Amino acid sequence: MNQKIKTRFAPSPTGFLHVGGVRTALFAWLVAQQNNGEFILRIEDTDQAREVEGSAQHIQDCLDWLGINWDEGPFYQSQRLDIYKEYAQKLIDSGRAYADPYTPQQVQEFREQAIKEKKPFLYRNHRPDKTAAWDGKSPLRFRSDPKAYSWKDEIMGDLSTGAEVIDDFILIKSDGFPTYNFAHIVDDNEMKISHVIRGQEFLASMPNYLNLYEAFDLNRPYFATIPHIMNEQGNKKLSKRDGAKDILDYKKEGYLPEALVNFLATLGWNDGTEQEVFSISELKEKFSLDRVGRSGARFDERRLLWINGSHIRGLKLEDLYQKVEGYWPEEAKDHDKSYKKQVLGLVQERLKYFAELPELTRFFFTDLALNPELISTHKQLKKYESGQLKDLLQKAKASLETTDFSAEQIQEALNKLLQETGEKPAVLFSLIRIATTQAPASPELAGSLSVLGKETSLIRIGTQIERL
RNA sequence: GGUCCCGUCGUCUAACGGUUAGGACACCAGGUUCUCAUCCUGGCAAUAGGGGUUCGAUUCCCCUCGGGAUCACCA
Repeated sequence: MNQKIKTRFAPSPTGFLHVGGVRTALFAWLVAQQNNGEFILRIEDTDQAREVEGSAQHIQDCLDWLGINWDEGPFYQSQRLDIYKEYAQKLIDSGRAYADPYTPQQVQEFREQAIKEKKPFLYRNHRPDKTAAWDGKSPLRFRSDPKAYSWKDEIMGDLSTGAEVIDDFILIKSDGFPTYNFAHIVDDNEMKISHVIRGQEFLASMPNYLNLYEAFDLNRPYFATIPHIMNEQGNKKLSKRDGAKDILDYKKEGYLPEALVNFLATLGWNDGTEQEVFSISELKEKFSLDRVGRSGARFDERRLLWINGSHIRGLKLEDLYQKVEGYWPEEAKDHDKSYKKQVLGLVQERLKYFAELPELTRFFFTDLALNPELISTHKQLKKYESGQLKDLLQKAKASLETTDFSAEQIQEALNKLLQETGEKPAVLFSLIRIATTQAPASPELAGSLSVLGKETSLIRIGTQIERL
C-alpha cells in the first residue's frame, strides 16, 4: 500500500465530548501516528438547529489535553457549502440526484402507510416520475441504484447486505446545508482520507454510502467500525444523558491524560501480550486496527482509577509536583515547594487522582481537630486505659525530643522504644501516628514525622497527651 | 418489525481446531515492624443454550436465546 495514510476525526459540535467520542478520535489518531500519516480534525456543523455554542472549541480543548494533535484543520463543513454544491451538480448532471417534491409531512405519511402495511419503508418506491429542475429550495435527493454489497471492514471483517436496504436519501437539505451522508463522502474524498474510522452507528448506512461512492465513481477508502462503549448496565451505547462524563471533568479531577488514553486504548484493544499499562509512544508503536475487538465494551471507572494510579506512581517526583499544582489543600498555600515536594513524595504511591490530594495531605499543613474515635475504635488501642496510652506517648515524646529528625533516626528511636516498652508496633506506632496526624490514614510513620518536623510532631503528641 | 453487528470470569480481555481456558481490574484471605496505599503470595470466578462437522470445538456451520446499532430535510 503506497497510499499515504490519512485519518480524520469528524465530530458534530452538539455538546461536550465524552469517552466514546474520544476513543474514536484516539484510534484514528493512532492509526495515523504509527504509519507516519496525517490526522485531521473536521467539524461537521451542518445541523444549525442542534449546534451548541462553544462545542467546537470544547472538542479541541479535549483533544489538546489528551495530546491528540491534528495535522490539518479544524475544517468546518459550514464553510464548504460551495464544494458540496459542486459535487451535487455532478450528480444532477448524471441523473443521480433530483429535486424532492414532497414535504416532510408527505414523506411521513408514506412512512406510516408502510408501517401499517407491515412493509419496510423505502423512499424510492415513491420516486416521482418527473421532477422539476432543482431550484435549491427543495431538498436534493440521491437517486439510488439498489444492489447487494459486500465490503471489508478492518475491524468487523467481511460484511454484506442485500439490495433491499438501499434507498434514496437527502443530499442537500432545504436550508442549503448538506446532510452528513453526503458531506462526509465529499470531504473524505477532497481531503484524501485513506481510512474512515468511526462508530458503529454508521454501519447500517454503509451500503448507501457505497452506492454513493459508485455514483461518483470514487475508490472506496478503508473502513473501520469501532464498537460503541456501553453504559454501565451494558444495555445501551454510552451517552451524555446516562451520565457519561465530559472529558474535561477528568482533567479537573486530576487524571493524567496519558492514563485516560491508556485506558481508552485498551478498552477494546490489546496487543496480544499480557501488558496492561502502555505509554503513549508504546501505543503509537503497537496499536493496530485488526486487534480491536468486535463487541461493545463497558466503561469501568475502577479500571481507569487503577491505570491512573499506576501512571502517577511512574512519574518522577518533580514532574508530579508540576502536575498537581492547583490541587493542594487550601492550608498548603503558605508552605514552600521543598516541603510540599516532600509531602508529595510520601503520598505518591497512594494517590489515585489529584483531587484526593487534600484529604490525603491536609494534616501536613494544619493541625487537625482531635478525633477520639480513632483511638476508641482502634482494634488494639481501645483495650488500653487512657493512663497507659498517656504513659506511652510521654515516653515517645521524651525519646523523640533527643532524636535527630531524619526518617532513619526516627525509625531507630522508635525501634528502641518498641523494645523498651515491650509493646507491639500495632499499638505504639498506631498511637503515635494518630496523635501526630489525627487522620484515619497517613503515609508511613517515620517519613511522615520527619517531614512534619520535630517541633510540630512534639507539639501534637503533647496535645494528645493532655486530652487523654 | 426489517436489515446488520455482537455474545469467554462481575468488568476489560487472551487462547494457528489440541491449554488444567491464561492475564488484568474489582472482590476475599495472608505477608511486608502502625493505618490507608504500594508491593508479594494465594483464592473466588467464564466459553449463553442446543444441534452438527471433526479423532478433537471457545475457535468452523446451523438453529434458538440474549444484547446492540440502524431504519430523519441528526450526525
